Amino acid sequence: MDYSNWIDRFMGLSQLKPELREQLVSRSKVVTLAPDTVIFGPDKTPENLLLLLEGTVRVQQLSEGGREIVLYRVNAGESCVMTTACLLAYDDYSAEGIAETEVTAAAIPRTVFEELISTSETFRRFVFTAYSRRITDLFQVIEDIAFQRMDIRLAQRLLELSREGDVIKSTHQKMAAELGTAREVISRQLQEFQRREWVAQSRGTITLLDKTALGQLAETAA
Amino acid sequence: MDYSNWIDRFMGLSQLKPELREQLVSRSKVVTLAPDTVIFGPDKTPENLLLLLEGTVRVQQLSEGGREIVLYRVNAGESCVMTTACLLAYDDYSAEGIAETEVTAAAIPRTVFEELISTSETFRRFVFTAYSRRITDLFQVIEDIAFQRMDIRLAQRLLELSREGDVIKSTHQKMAAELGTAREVISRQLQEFQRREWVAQSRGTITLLDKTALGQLAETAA
DNA sequence: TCGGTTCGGTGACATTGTCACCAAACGGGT
DNA sequence: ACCCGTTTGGTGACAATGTCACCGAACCGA
Repeated sequence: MDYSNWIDRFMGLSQLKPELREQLVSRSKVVTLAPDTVIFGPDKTPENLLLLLEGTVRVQQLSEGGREIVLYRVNAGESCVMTTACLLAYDDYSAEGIAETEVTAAAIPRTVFEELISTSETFRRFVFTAYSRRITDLFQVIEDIAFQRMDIRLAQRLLELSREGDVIKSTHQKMAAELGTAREVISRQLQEFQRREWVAQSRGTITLLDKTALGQLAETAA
Repeated sequence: MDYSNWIDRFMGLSQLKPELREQLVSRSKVVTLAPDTVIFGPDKTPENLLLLLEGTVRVQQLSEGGREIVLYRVNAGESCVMTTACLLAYDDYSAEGIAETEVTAAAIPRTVFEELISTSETFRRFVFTAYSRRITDLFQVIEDIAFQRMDIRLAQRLLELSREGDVIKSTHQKMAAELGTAREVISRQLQEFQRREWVAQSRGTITLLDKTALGQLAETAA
């Protein structure tokens, strides 16, 4: 795969002036990360800003009691704002970012990042837009957790996780971490979905049989 | 009150070069907002970045079902990042920011904001730090909503809201909106606190009688 | 094949959310 | 002062979700 023109994959950067594009490409490098690589976390500060070209990064919150909840995912074509945050503010986070698949990303060193931020209106807008989009995403997450029924949230998440194909490789425990609930709750909900023949289950996999029905339930949100 | 040197109230800006300080002070203006002023919201885009000098801004999420949840508060000495987000990214938010008290703030026009961002490393760091602090705040909010018991969250919030004095002017309905729960839940919890003589209640007010005990409960979080 | 580990199922119970009410307190108008 | 509509808070029944303790089946490496 040729990533020499990776900038074109980012809508917000297409307007970047030619000389800055060249700067950005020449002074950053394309890296590949194995699945399950920890990109940032309580004990790991990243040294580069990552712009994702392929794969997805899962950002999740770890709580004291060992519980987890998935906050959001960074997809190809997006920047991982938490790496920005880590680069700029020296706080410690209880959240961590993990490569969910193999990840290909443009890694931008801090110095280049700072330089572009000060030079380019376009780049600045790109970064700030990513930030505010994340914040509004988080607002939505909060609303869902606080007010949405679990069956609806589960149906939504199942559909999201089955973008390609109808089979989800995940355990009940992991689905519970997706939604910040307990495994038992997921088991019961999935049993109910199974009873209605919307899904089929086997150890470690969930197969969606009736996406339409799940979609209707998910739409009940409105 | 003399606000001519308001910049000194912001830690992150104290390093700002003298000529930029002057720029910032001369090209922004100090405004006063009445309590309950809507600063930003679904139908209201602010035209200035606000740096709070006095008072607090409450940022809350409105859901379809008319339910509310307080996301965070912006206090004196902090910047309201959502106004930044509104200035830079043209999304529509379901969250709104409301002056909870009378608010005095330095209002920085977009042009000045953009100029300073491109000019000053210090100012950039100030803004980014505010952003990432908000994001980590939201992570904490999510963790609390998802995993924390209601009585603990209520005790924590009561203590937060009683910084000055032991009397909180708030209805059960408003406390429910603070924590994103139902009024009945708050009523029952407060009755329990009352039974233990930790609080006293009368219509529209909650008086904290035993902050120590409430604090101990709140600390159970760890 | 054995034995440990992971995965999912289950029932009992606690906590929280929802619904449908009700009564007391308050506030404004007369 | 009184009336009346509104706000505030209380209550019980029930549904949904979270917690706990336990179990057996499936899986996996030795």
